[in-house]
Amino acid sequence: EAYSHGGDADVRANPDPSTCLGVFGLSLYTTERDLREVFSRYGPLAGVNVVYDQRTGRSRGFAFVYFERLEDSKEAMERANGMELDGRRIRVDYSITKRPHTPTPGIYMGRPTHNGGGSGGGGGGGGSSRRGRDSYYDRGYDRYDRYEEYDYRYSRRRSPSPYYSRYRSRSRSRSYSPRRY
DNA sequence: GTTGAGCGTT
Repeated sequence: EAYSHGGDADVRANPDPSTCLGVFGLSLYTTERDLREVFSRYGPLAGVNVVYDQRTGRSRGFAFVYFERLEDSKEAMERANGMELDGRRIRVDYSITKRPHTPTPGIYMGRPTHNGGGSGGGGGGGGSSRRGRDSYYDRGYDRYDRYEEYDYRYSRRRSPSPYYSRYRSRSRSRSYSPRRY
């Protein structure tokens, strides 16, 4: 039985080819520079984005790499997938999302506080002035508001010293293993 | 070297 039941699990399993690659399983210490170093071997990049935790400011272990040309992106996907980078086997796939979320756009954009109840449930829409809002940016936007159930109990008592003079001096500049295929 | 899983609101 193949995955023929549709749904977005399908999209996650088989994302369409795109110049935007998602890179997952990264080490916390892999920087955009490192990624640039690796992925630029397959072609010119349009950008690299490591996703950082909003509170801690550290990497969340995944990133997005934008290529300028689709064929380079394809090659990078093929070759860099499974590659070891900073001690981690990274996974590279076409991204299913293209951009970060829109920050506070001024329109509602939240989940409906109640659905089902009434008829004509459009009430909460709030009459946004623009209808044609970026339709294709919305892929997978629902369901990710779960990230709010993070561990907020970190900041209980001790406040972490802002002077974490932790020198990350270690020359980990090229700790990935360059492979020749 | 705090880590998973993991698709983004610096």
